[in-house]
Amino acid sequence: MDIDTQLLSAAERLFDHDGFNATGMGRVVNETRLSSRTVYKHVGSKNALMARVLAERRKRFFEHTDFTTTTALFASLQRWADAEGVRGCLFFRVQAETGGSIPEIAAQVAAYQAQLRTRIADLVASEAGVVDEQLTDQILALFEGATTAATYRGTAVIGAAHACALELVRKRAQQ
Amino acid sequence: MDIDTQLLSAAERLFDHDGFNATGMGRVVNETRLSSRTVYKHVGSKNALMARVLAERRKRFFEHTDFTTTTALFASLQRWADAEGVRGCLFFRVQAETGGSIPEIAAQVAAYQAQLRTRIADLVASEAGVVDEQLTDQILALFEGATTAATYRGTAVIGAAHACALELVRKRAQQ
DNA sequence: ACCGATGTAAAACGATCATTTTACCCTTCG
DNA sequence: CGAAGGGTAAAATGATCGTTTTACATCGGT
Repeated sequence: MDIDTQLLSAAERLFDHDGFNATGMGRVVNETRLSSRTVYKHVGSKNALMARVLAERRKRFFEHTDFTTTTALFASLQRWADAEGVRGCLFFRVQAETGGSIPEIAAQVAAYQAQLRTRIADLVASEAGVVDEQLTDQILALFEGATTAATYRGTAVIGAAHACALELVRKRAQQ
Repeated sequence: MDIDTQLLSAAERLFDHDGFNATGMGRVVNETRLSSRTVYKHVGSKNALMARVLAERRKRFFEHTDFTTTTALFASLQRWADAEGVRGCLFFRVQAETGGSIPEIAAQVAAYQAQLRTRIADLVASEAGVVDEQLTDQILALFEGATTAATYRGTAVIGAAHACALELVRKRAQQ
Protein backbone atom coordinates (compact mmCIF):
# COMPACT_ATOMS: atom_id res chain seq x y z
CA MET A 1 0.00 0.00 0.00
CA ASP A 2 1.10 3.51 -0.92
CA ILE A 3 2.58 5.59 1.92
CA ASP A 4 0.04 8.41 1.73
CA THR A 5 -2.90 5.99 1.83
CA GLN A 6 -1.30 4.11 4.70
CA LEU A 7 -0.82 7.34 6.63
CA LEU A 8 -4.33 8.60 6.01
CA SER A 9 -6.01 5.36 7.00
CA ALA A 10 -4.01 4.98 10.19
CA ALA A 11 -4.57 8.61 11.11
CA GLU A 12 -8.30 8.41 10.45
CA ARG A 13 -8.64 5.35 12.62
CA LEU A 14 -6.61 6.82 15.49
CA PHE A 15 -8.12 10.31 15.42
CA ASP A 16 -11.61 8.86 15.11
CA HIS A 17 -11.24 6.38 17.95
CA ASP A 18 -9.18 8.32 20.47
CA GLY A 19 -9.72 11.96 19.55
CA PHE A 20 -7.55 14.47 17.72
CA ASN A 21 -5.84 16.13 20.68
CA ALA A 22 -5.46 12.89 22.61
CA THR A 23 -3.65 11.18 19.73
CA GLY A 24 0.02 12.06 19.41
CA MET A 25 1.92 11.92 16.16
CA GLY A 26 4.06 9.25 17.79
CA ARG A 27 1.12 6.86 17.56
CA VAL A 28 0.74 7.56 13.86
CA VAL A 29 4.47 6.98 13.40
CA ASN A 30 4.42 3.72 15.37
CA GLU A 31 1.35 2.20 13.76
CA THR A 32 2.49 2.94 10.21
CA ARG A 33 6.01 1.69 10.99
CA LEU A 34 7.36 4.72 9.16
CA SER A 35 9.98 7.10 10.49
CA SER A 36 8.85 10.45 11.81
CA ARG A 37 10.98 12.08 9.14
CA THR A 38 9.04 10.33 6.39
CA VAL A 39 5.71 11.08 8.01
CA TYR A 40 6.44 14.81 8.13
CA LYS A 41 7.82 14.81 4.59
CA HIS A 42 4.47 13.43 3.44
CA VAL A 43 1.92 15.27 5.54
CA GLY A 44 3.67 18.47 6.59
CA SER A 45 2.04 18.85 9.99
CA LYS A 46 -0.50 17.27 12.32
CA ASN A 47 -3.11 19.86 11.42
CA ALA A 48 -2.59 19.28 7.71
CA LEU A 49 -2.87 15.53 8.29
CA MET A 50 -6.18 15.97 10.09
CA ALA A 51 -7.43 18.20 7.29
CA ARG A 52 -6.53 15.56 4.71
CA VAL A 53 -8.20 12.87 6.81
CA LEU A 54 -11.38 14.95 6.86
CA ALA A 55 -11.22 15.53 3.12
CA GLU A 56 -10.86 11.80 2.50
CA ARG A 57 -13.64 10.96 4.92
CA ARG A 58 -15.97 13.48 3.34
CA LYS A 59 -15.37 11.90 -0.03
CA ARG A 60 -15.93 8.41 1.36
CA PHE A 61 -19.05 9.42 3.28
CA PHE A 62 -20.75 11.01 0.29
CA GLU A 63 -19.81 8.10 -1.92
CA HIS A 64 -21.25 5.70 0.62
CA THR A 65 -24.45 7.55 1.39
CA ASP A 66 -27.48 7.26 -0.85
CA PHE A 67 -29.50 10.49 -0.92
CA THR A 68 -32.13 9.43 -3.42
CA THR A 69 -34.87 8.69 -0.88
CA THR A 70 -35.42 9.08 2.86
CA THR A 71 -35.35 5.33 3.30
CA ALA A 72 -32.10 5.04 1.36
CA LEU A 73 -30.58 7.82 3.45
CA PHE A 74 -31.25 6.20 6.81
CA ALA A 75 -30.40 2.76 5.49
CA SER A 76 -27.01 4.19 4.49
CA LEU A 77 -26.55 5.58 7.98
CA GLN A 78 -27.41 2.19 9.43
CA ARG A 79 -24.87 0.46 7.18
CA TRP A 80 -22.23 3.03 8.08
CA ALA A 81 -22.90 2.51 11.78
CA ASP A 82 -22.73 -1.26 11.44
CA ALA A 83 -19.48 -1.12 9.51
CA GLU A 84 -17.67 1.67 11.34
CA GLY A 85 -19.23 1.73 14.78
CA VAL A 86 -21.02 4.61 16.48
CA ARG A 87 -18.86 7.37 17.86
CA GLY A 88 -20.82 10.37 16.60
CA CYS A 89 -19.94 12.66 13.73
CA LEU A 90 -16.15 13.03 13.32
CA PHE A 91 -16.51 16.46 11.74
CA PHE A 92 -18.49 17.81 14.67
CA ARG A 93 -16.13 16.26 17.20
CA VAL A 94 -13.02 17.67 15.57
CA GLN A 95 -14.63 21.09 15.24
CA ALA A 96 -15.44 21.01 18.96
CA GLU A 97 -11.92 19.89 19.89
CA THR A 98 -10.19 22.56 17.86
CA GLY A 99 -12.71 25.33 18.54
CA GLY A 100 -12.67 26.20 14.84
CA SER A 101 -9.29 27.87 15.29
CA ILE A 102 -7.42 25.85 12.64
CA PRO A 103 -8.51 27.18 9.22
CA GLU A 104 -7.62 24.09 7.17
CA ILE A 105 -9.70 21.93 9.52
CA ALA A 106 -12.60 24.37 9.94
CA ALA A 107 -12.86 24.59 6.15
CA GLN A 108 -13.27 20.83 5.80
CA VAL A 109 -15.91 20.75 8.53
CA ALA A 110 -17.85 23.60 6.96
CA ALA A 111 -17.65 21.93 3.55
CA TYR A 112 -19.03 18.68 4.96
CA GLN A 113 -21.88 20.40 6.76
CA ALA A 114 -22.87 22.49 3.76
CA GLN A 115 -22.76 19.46 1.48
CA LEU A 116 -24.89 17.40 3.88
CA ARG A 117 -27.51 20.13 4.11
CA THR A 118 -27.60 20.57 0.33
CA ARG A 119 -27.97 16.87 -0.36
CA ILE A 120 -30.86 16.61 2.10
CA ALA A 121 -32.51 19.66 0.58
CA ASP A 122 -32.28 17.96 -2.83
CA LEU A 123 -33.75 14.79 -1.36
CA VAL A 124 -36.69 16.76 0.02
CA ALA A 125 -37.20 18.56 -3.27
CA SER A 126 -37.31 15.33 -5.22
CA GLU A 127 -39.29 13.20 -2.78
CA ALA A 128 -41.76 15.76 -1.41
CA GLY A 129 -41.81 17.76 -4.61
CA VAL A 130 -41.15 21.10 -2.90
CA VAL A 131 -38.28 23.20 -1.62
CA ASP A 132 -38.93 23.27 2.12
CA GLU A 133 -36.28 24.73 4.43
CA GLN A 134 -38.05 23.64 7.60
CA LEU A 135 -38.56 20.06 6.43
CA THR A 136 -34.90 19.98 5.39
CA ASP A 137 -33.83 21.13 8.85
CA GLN A 138 -36.07 18.51 10.43
CA ILE A 139 -34.49 15.67 8.51
CA LEU A 140 -31.06 17.12 9.13
CA ALA A 141 -31.81 17.20 12.87
CA LEU A 142 -33.07 13.61 12.77
CA PHE A 143 -29.93 12.53 10.94
CA GLU A 144 -27.58 14.34 13.32
CA GLY A 145 -29.60 13.27 16.33
CA ALA A 146 -29.59 9.62 15.31
CA THR A 147 -25.83 9.79 14.79
CA THR A 148 -25.26 11.30 18.23
CA ALA A 149 -27.84 9.37 20.25
CA ALA A 150 -26.74 6.05 18.73
CA THR A 151 -23.47 6.41 20.67
CA TYR A 152 -25.28 5.64 23.92
CA ARG A 153 -28.66 4.24 22.82
CA GLY A 154 -27.45 1.95 20.07
CA THR A 155 -28.44 1.84 16.41
CA ALA A 156 -32.15 1.42 17.25
CA VAL A 157 -32.45 5.23 17.25
CA ILE A 158 -31.57 5.21 13.57
CA GLY A 159 -34.67 3.14 12.84
CA ALA A 160 -36.78 5.44 14.97
CA ALA A 161 -35.45 8.56 13.24
CA HIS A 162 -36.03 6.88 9.89
CA ALA A 163 -39.70 6.24 10.66
CA CYS A 164 -40.14 9.82 11.77
CA ALA A 165 -38.49 11.30 8.69
CA LEU A 166 -40.52 9.05 6.40
CA GLU A 167 -43.77 10.22 7.90
CA LEU A 168 -42.75 13.87 7.60
CA VAL A 169 -41.84 13.59 3.95
CA ARG A 170 -44.95 11.59 3.03
CA LYS A 171 -47.27 14.03 4.74
CA ARG A 172 -45.58 16.94 2.97
CA ALA A 173 -45.75 15.15 -0.38
CA GLN A 174 -49.51 14.62 -0.25
CA GLN A 175 -50.25 18.24 0.59
CA MET B 1 -17.69 34.32 45.71
CA ASP B 2 -16.66 31.04 47.28
CA ILE B 3 -13.49 29.46 45.88
CA ASP B 4 -15.11 26.21 44.78
CA THR B 5 -17.88 28.03 42.94
CA GLN B 6 -15.36 30.33 41.33
CA LEU B 7 -13.27 27.38 40.18
CA LEU B 8 -16.22 25.44 38.84
CA SER B 9 -17.64 28.35 36.90
CA ALA B 10 -14.31 29.30 35.33
CA ALA B 11 -13.56 25.68 34.47
CA GLU B 12 -16.99 25.13 32.95
CA ARG B 13 -16.63 28.19 30.76
CA LEU B 14 -13.13 27.30 29.61
CA PHE B 15 -13.71 23.59 29.02
CA ASP B 16 -17.00 24.33 27.27
CA HIS B 17 -15.59 27.01 24.96
CA ASP B 18 -12.16 25.64 24.14
CA GLY B 19 -12.41 21.91 24.81
CA PHE B 20 -11.18 19.76 27.67
CA ASN B 21 -7.84 18.65 26.26
CA ALA B 22 -7.08 22.00 24.68
CA THR B 23 -7.54 23.84 27.98
CA GLY B 24 -4.58 23.64 30.33
CA MET B 25 -4.87 23.94 34.09
CA GLY B 26 -2.74 27.06 33.75
CA ARG B 27 -5.69 28.85 32.19
CA VAL B 28 -7.94 27.88 35.07
CA VAL B 29 -5.29 29.12 37.50
CA ASN B 30 -4.85 32.42 35.65
CA GLU B 31 -8.52 33.24 35.19
CA THR B 32 -9.44 32.53 38.80
CA ARG B 33 -6.39 34.46 40.05
CA LEU B 34 -5.74 31.63 42.48
CA SER B 35 -2.43 29.85 42.97
CA SER B 36 -1.98 26.44 41.44
CA ARG B 37 -1.46 25.08 44.94
CA THR B 38 -4.89 26.30 46.05
CA VAL B 39 -6.53 25.02 42.89
CA TYR B 40 -5.15 21.52 43.40
CA LYS B 41 -6.01 21.54 47.10
CA HIS B 42 -9.62 22.21 46.13
CA VAL B 43 -10.16 20.06 43.08
CA GLY B 44 -7.54 17.31 43.35
CA SER B 45 -6.89 16.84 39.65
CA LYS B 46 -7.94 18.06 36.22
CA ASN B 47 -10.06 14.96 35.68
CA ALA B 48 -11.81 15.41 39.01
CA LEU B 49 -12.43 19.06 38.16
CA MET B 50 -14.03 18.12 34.85
CA ALA B 51 -16.18 15.51 36.62
CA ARG B 52 -17.39 18.12 39.11
CA VAL B 53 -18.08 20.57 36.28
CA LEU B 54 -20.22 17.94 34.60
CA ALA B 55 -22.06 17.16 37.83
CA GLU B 56 -22.83 20.85 38.33
CA ARG B 57 -23.90 21.29 34.73
CA ARG B 58 -26.17 18.29 34.90
CA LYS B 59 -27.86 19.76 37.95
CA ARG B 60 -28.21 23.13 36.29
CA PHE B 61 -29.47 21.68 33.03
CA PHE B 62 -32.20 19.62 34.64
CA GLU B 63 -33.23 22.51 36.83
CA HIS B 64 -33.43 24.73 33.80
CA THR B 65 -35.25 22.36 31.47
CA ASP B 66 -39.00 21.94 31.65
CA PHE B 67 -40.05 18.38 30.78
CA THR B 68 -43.76 18.78 31.33
CA THR B 69 -44.73 19.13 27.66
CA THR B 70 -43.02 18.86 24.29
CA THR B 71 -43.44 22.57 23.73
CA ALA B 72 -41.95 23.37 27.14
CA LEU B 73 -39.01 21.05 26.39
CA PHE B 74 -38.01 22.71 23.14
CA ALA B 75 -38.71 26.17 24.52
CA SER B 76 -36.24 25.35 27.30
CA LEU B 77 -33.67 24.27 24.74
CA GLN B 78 -34.22 27.52 22.85
CA ARG B 79 -33.75 29.59 26.03
CA TRP B 80 -30.60 27.62 26.89
CA ALA B 81 -29.19 28.21 23.42
CA ASP B 82 -29.98 31.93 23.58
CA ALA B 83 -28.37 32.30 26.99
CA GLU B 84 -25.36 30.02 26.64
CA GLY B 85 -24.71 29.87 22.91
CA VAL B 86 -24.66 26.80 20.69
CA ARG B 87 -21.60 24.58 20.88
CA GLY B 88 -23.32 21.19 21.03
CA CYS B 89 -23.76 18.93 24.03
CA LEU B 90 -20.86 19.28 26.48
CA PHE B 91 -21.37 15.75 27.81
CA PHE B 92 -21.09 14.22 24.37
CA ARG B 93 -18.08 16.35 23.48
CA VAL B 94 -16.19 15.45 26.64
CA GLN B 95 -17.02 11.77 26.21
CA ALA B 96 -15.63 11.92 22.68
CA GLU B 97 -12.48 13.74 23.78
CA THR B 98 -11.69 11.34 26.59
CA GLY B 99 -12.83 8.19 24.80
CA GLY B 100 -14.69 7.12 27.93
CA SER B 101 -11.38 6.16 29.53
CA ILE B 102 -11.73 8.33 32.65
CA PRO B 103 -14.24 6.64 34.95
CA GLU B 104 -15.26 9.70 36.97
CA ILE B 105 -16.05 11.56 33.74
CA ALA B 106 -17.69 8.65 31.93
CA ALA B 107 -19.97 8.15 34.94
CA GLN B 108 -21.22 11.73 34.78
CA VAL B 109 -21.84 11.48 31.05
CA ALA B 110 -23.75 8.21 31.44
CA ALA B 111 -25.80 9.70 34.28
CA TYR B 112 -26.76 12.69 32.16
CA GLN B 113 -27.72 10.58 29.18
CA ALA B 114 -29.79 8.16 31.25
CA GLN B 115 -31.54 11.02 33.03
CA LEU B 116 -32.33 12.78 29.75
CA ARG B 117 -33.81 9.62 28.26
CA THR B 118 -35.90 8.94 31.37
CA ARG B 119 -37.30 12.45 31.53
CA ILE B 120 -38.31 12.31 27.88
CA ALA B 121 -39.91 8.90 28.40
CA ASP B 122 -41.94 10.42 31.25
CA LEU B 123 -42.92 13.33 29.04
CA VAL B 124 -44.14 10.93 26.38
CA ALA B 125 -46.05 8.88 28.94
CA SER B 126 -47.84 11.89 30.32
CA GLU B 127 -48.49 13.74 27.07
CA ALA B 128 -49.24 10.86 24.71
CA GLY B 129 -50.68 8.70 27.45
CA VAL B 130 -48.57 5.65 26.58
CA VAL B 131 -45.13 4.23 27.22
CA ASP B 132 -43.56 4.26 23.78
CA GLU B 133 -39.85 3.46 23.41
CA GLN B 134 -39.74 4.37 19.74
CA LEU B 135 -41.48 7.71 20.23
CA THR B 136 -39.11 8.43 23.10
CA ASP B 137 -36.10 7.70 20.89
CA GLN B 138 -37.54 9.93 18.18
CA ILE B 139 -37.88 12.92 20.49
CA LEU B 140 -34.47 12.18 21.96
CA ALA B 141 -33.00 12.17 18.45
CA LEU B 142 -34.75 15.44 17.61
CA PHE B 143 -33.43 16.99 20.81
CA GLU B 144 -29.86 15.81 20.25
CA GLY B 145 -30.04 16.65 16.56
CA ALA B 146 -31.29 20.17 17.19
CA THR B 147 -28.49 20.68 19.73
CA THR B 148 -25.84 19.51 17.29
CA ALA B 149 -27.16 21.03 14.06
CA ALA B 150 -27.76 24.41 15.75
CA THR B 151 -23.98 24.79 15.97
CA TYR B 152 -23.79 25.39 12.22
CA ARG B 153 -27.40 26.06 11.16
CA GLY B 154 -28.37 28.37 14.01
CA THR B 155 -31.25 28.09 16.47
CA ALA B 156 -33.86 27.83 13.70
CA VAL B 157 -33.37 24.05 13.74
CA ILE B 158 -34.70 24.01 17.29
CA GLY B 159 -38.01 25.40 16.07
CA ALA B 160 -38.09 22.87 13.26
CA ALA B 161 -37.37 19.97 15.61
CA HIS B 162 -40.02 21.30 17.98
CA ALA B 163 -42.70 21.28 15.27
CA CYS B 164 -41.76 17.76 14.31
CA ALA B 165 -41.85 16.45 17.88
CA LEU B 166 -45.18 18.12 18.53
CA GLU B 167 -46.76 16.43 15.54
CA LEU B 168 -45.40 13.04 16.57
CA VAL B 169 -46.75 13.28 20.10
CA ARG B 170 -50.16 14.60 19.03
CA LYS B 171 -50.63 11.87 16.46
CA ARG B 172 -49.69 9.23 19.03
CA ALA B 173 -52.05 10.75 21.62
CA GLN B 174 -55.11 10.58 19.40
CA GLN B 175 -54.58 6.93 18.49
C1' DA C 1 0.51 36.07 71.80
C1' DC C 2 0.67 32.19 69.07
C1' DC C 3 -0.71 28.14 66.50
C1' DG C 4 -2.82 25.90 62.79
C1' DA C 5 -5.27 26.40 58.78
C1' DT C 6 -5.45 28.51 54.41
C1' DG C 7 -3.85 31.38 51.15
C1' DT C 8 0.04 33.33 47.55
C1' DA C 9 4.23 33.39 44.55
C1' DA C 10 7.30 31.01 42.02
C1' DA C 11 10.28 27.47 40.92
C1' DA C 12 10.89 22.68 39.88
C1' DC C 13 9.58 17.97 38.19
C1' DG C 14 8.99 14.60 34.94
C1' DA C 15 6.29 13.47 31.13
C1' DT C 16 4.71 14.21 26.57
C1' DC C 17 4.17 16.72 22.51
C1' DA C 18 5.05 18.41 17.56
C1' DT C 19 8.74 18.96 14.91
C1' DT C 20 13.63 18.98 13.21
C1' DT C 21 18.15 17.29 12.74
C1' DT C 22 22.01 14.16 12.17
C1' DA C 23 23.87 10.17 10.32
C1' DC C 24 23.35 6.41 7.57
C1' DC C 25 21.37 2.91 4.20
C1' DC C 26 19.48 1.42 -0.12
C1' DT C 27 18.00 1.75 -4.96
C1' DT C 28 17.86 3.71 -9.48
C1' DC C 29 19.58 5.84 -13.33
C1' DG C 30 22.94 8.52 -16.19
C1' DC D 1 31.17 4.36 -11.07
C1' DG D 2 28.86 7.72 -8.71
C1' DA D 3 25.49 10.92 -7.49
C1' DA D 4 20.84 11.87 -6.11
C1' DG D 5 16.39 10.63 -4.13
C1' DG D 6 13.85 8.62 -0.71
C1' DG D 7 13.80 5.77 2.96
C1' DT D 8 15.27 4.37 8.34
C1' DA D 9 16.85 4.99 13.14
C1' DA D 10 17.47 7.79 16.84
C1' DA D 11 18.63 11.78 19.22
C1' DA D 12 17.74 16.62 20.01
C1' DT D 13 14.84 20.83 20.35
C1' DG D 14 11.86 23.71 22.58
C1' DA D 15 7.34 24.18 24.18
C1' DT D 16 3.61 22.86 27.17
C1' DC D 17 1.43 19.98 30.27
C1' DG D 18 -0.35 18.25 34.97
C1' DT D 19 1.24 18.30 39.34
C1' DT D 20 4.23 19.05 43.45
C1' DT D 21 7.29 21.56 46.27
C1' DT D 22 9.51 25.26 48.78
C1' DA D 23 9.22 29.46 51.12
C1' DC D 24 6.54 32.92 52.89
C1' DA D 25 2.24 35.77 54.26
C1' DT D 26 -2.31 36.32 56.57
C1' DC D 27 -5.67 35.61 60.02
C1' DG D 28 -9.28 33.74 63.24
C1' DG D 29 -9.67 31.14 67.76
C1' DT D 30 -8.26 29.27 72.29
